[in-house]
Amino acid sequence: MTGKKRGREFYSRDTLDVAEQMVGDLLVRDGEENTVGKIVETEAYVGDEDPASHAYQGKVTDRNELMFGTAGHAYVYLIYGMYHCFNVVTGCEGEPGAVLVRALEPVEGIDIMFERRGVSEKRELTNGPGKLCMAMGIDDGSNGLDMCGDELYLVEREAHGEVVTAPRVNIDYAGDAKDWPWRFLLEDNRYVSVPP
DNA sequence: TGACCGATGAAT
DNA sequence: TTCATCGGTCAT
Repeated sequence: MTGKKRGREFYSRDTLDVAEQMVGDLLVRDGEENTVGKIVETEAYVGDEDPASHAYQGKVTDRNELMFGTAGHAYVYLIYGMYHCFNVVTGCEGEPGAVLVRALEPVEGIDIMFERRGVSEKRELTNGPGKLCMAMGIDDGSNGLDMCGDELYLVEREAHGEVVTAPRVNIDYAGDAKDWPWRFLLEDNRYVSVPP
């Protein structure tokens, strides 16, 4: 894989900045079955004042404690009892935060992704948070992985299209926060989950 | 112990 | 477009 791997210092910054700059990066899963996708959509979950965040009001639980830990680790949680969502822990030390990866553009290991997803459309492989976890083989076993390691990491991309912002998806329960433009997408990319 | 959460895929 | 599916999470 060419390009520069994102290090701890990249993640240990303001969550909104990290979320925006992650768009266009490559998400790499190395191992027996290598898969790579370009990140085309992220959402920021910022600190203890974001009603949509698991870390809202600073409450620490068994599930969300990773968000309070060292930046640069994977945070994977189960949703609906059947799908997974993949996040990266971000933020300065002492500030909980995470960036949810909502959609990828398949780059490598596409045959493996088709096997795991059982669909025929390439666009259907990774255009949603649960879908991309299936395609990349991300599940509970990936929770807590250090993204500064060799198993799962981001690679910076030099050139890509315009990044645009939009309100986050499916957080109607979060009051005013549902309108905050904390979602970042590659403009006009066909692999985003829900076009803005 | 039980209310709650919201992605996906199939059906309409 | 609607609708069924499910179990972990968390405050009780």
